[in-house]
Amino acid sequence: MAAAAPSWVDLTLQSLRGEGFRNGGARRAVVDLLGRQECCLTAQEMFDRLRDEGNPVGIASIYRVLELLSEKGFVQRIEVGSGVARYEPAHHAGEHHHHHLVCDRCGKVEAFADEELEAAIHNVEGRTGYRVAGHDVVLRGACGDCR
Amino acid sequence: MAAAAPSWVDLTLQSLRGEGFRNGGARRAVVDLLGRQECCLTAQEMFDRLRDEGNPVGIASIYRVLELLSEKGFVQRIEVGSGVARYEPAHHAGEHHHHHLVCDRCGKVEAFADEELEAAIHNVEGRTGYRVAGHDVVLRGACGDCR
DNA sequence: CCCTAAATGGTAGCGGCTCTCATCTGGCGA
DNA sequence: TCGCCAGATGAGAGCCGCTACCATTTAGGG
Ligand SMILES: [Mn+2]
Ligand SMILES: [Mn+2]
Ligand SMILES: [Zn+2]
Ligand SMILES: [Zn+2]
Repeated sequence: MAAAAPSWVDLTLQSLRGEGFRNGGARRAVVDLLGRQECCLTAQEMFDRLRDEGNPVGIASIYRVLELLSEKGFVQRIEVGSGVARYEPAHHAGEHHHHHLVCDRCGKVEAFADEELEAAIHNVEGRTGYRVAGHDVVLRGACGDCR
Repeated sequence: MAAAAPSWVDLTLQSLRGEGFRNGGARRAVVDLLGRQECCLTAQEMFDRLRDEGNPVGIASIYRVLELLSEKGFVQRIEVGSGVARYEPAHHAGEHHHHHLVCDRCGKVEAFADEELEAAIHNVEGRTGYRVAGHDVVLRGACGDCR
């Protein structure tokens, strides 16, 4: 059988190591937390969860880690219109890649995935003149509870 | 021949009038400015342009107008990742409807349109359980100048 | 014209995020 | 194994987009 694919957490930390970064406690904690999420978190949510888990990390370090991970393409930064950035592990393709549905009224964020949509986006990318690094799709509306 | 379709500016102001709103000078100035744009502007850009045109409008009024226009669906609020909201006339379908390409490096925002993408999004909307009111697509990457 | 509720604009305040700097530490070389 | 030090961390000040507040102005029906 093939060797198990490295987890996103291991891949991320090892890649950074390979580039000469040091991976102190704050970065390891944030990467580990992100690796346990299904969908996006805000920086403040990460701060609160890490504190509650007994592994507090400074908010400045959280933002710094997220900036580095964004730059290197390991996390996707998502804006859903509330003025707060959200972050999640980036899966450029494959089973985990998804987009977001946001309730205009209660702010709930849910995930969806669609292959036809991905194909259409891929077709557009080739015609833009940009070297396209990623994409976001946000559907806005009223969730089942709010409509 | 058919009567000319009312402009977005006239449609917007008349619809608000019909709902009992009063359309003072600030609101007329902001709607008029938006009606002259090809793509999205920030609130601060609107403040500066209106001042430069000799028709200054308070920044608070600009945000208030944009909030009302957003609520009523006359403008689309767009977040492209820089922490600043942008706004443009909403065209839910038809020749003016488009999405955005953002350069990660220099921040430039350009528009693109694609029918196949719109069709794919429409197909997704039906399966979500949400009453979907709108959607955003942002492609991120490096523009021709920056790559 | 007048009246009144809606609209406006200056400004204080809020909150997310960034910057600065003193301190700490991962991990390499001796 | 141990000391070194560049990179990492965290507390707190500061920045900036946006909102709240309230005194003043004004749209527009009567
Ligand atoms: Mn996608
Ligand atoms: Mn569209
Ligand atoms: Zn909801
Ligand atoms: Zn660029």
